[in-house]
Amino acid sequence: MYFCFVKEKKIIHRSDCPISTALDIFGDKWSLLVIRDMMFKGKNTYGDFLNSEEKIATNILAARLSLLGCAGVISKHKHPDSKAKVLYKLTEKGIDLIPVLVEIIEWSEKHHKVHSTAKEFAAQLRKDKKGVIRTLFDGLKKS
Amino acid sequence: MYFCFVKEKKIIHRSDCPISTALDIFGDKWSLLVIRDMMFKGKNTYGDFLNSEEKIATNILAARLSLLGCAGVISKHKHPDSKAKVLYKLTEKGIDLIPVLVEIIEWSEKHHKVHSTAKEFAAQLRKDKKGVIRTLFDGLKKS
DNA sequence: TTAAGTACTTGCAAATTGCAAGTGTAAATA
DNA sequence: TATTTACACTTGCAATTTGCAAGTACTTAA
Repeated sequence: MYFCFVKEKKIIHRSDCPISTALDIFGDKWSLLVIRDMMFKGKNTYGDFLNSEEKIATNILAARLSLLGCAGVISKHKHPDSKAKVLYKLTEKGIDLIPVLVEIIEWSEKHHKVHSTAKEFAAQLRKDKKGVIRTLFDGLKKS
Repeated sequence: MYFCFVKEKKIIHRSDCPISTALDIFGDKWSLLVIRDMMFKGKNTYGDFLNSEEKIATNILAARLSLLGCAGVISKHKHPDSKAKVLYKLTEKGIDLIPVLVEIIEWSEKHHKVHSTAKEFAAQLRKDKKGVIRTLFDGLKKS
């Protein structure tokens, strides 16, 4: 059971290039952080996303959730705990972004200073990337 | 032989999360398109990038080239053909973005309408992703 | 010597972002 | 039952960024 995103913000695609099309959806400083929170941290409410380390503004978060919803990357659901809460979930299209996020993590870990959790995750990836990705897929699909 | 980017635009990292750090570098609608042009289309001058399908503005292009240079993703060189031209190249850090771009292409091809070249590329990936990536790496490293 | 090519910079209007403060509904508490 | 708190937003406004048009400076071709 899910309900639709009301503000049908038309996503303009600048060309039929796959990279350009992808950037038209998540080409900004915040969208992939929301997806990261859902994918790796089990976050799934507006309040969860607001509390992330990078401190997204409330209006920007609302705009990004709306756009990601229109793009079919996330969906809105009733929260089992409370009517006041909204549950956001990654759709299959959103779950399919796992390999993209994983490669970004690997690249960034190689070339920047990152927190220890990321270093450990990257070490896991070097051992068994396919396994790690499969586990992530399975965990998100069943939820 | 390469020369440095003058405008030392400090790149602010919002956290030590690898995703966030990466987005601080290329989290916008244009940077990855420039990298795409260098990676897949053999483009390497300011004019080349300007002529891309998505029509980036001249000032935005200059700003992005400068930022990518400061981040160590690209480098500036003397052009062999003309003193009027500047040759941009991907650094090793930039070349290492191949898997990220490849995964974005694969995701976008699966979920959107894209041009036929992208569809063919995605078909190649399904056959032999490792081989395709290795070929890309080799092609960029030797140039 | 003049015109065209190349890589930018500058000025300004329009759009987007970021902060602070609200709003409306639901749940918890006194 | 009344009141406060939690939650998911929206609104207003200043500051920043974008996008377009025009200009600048150096190089090359005619």
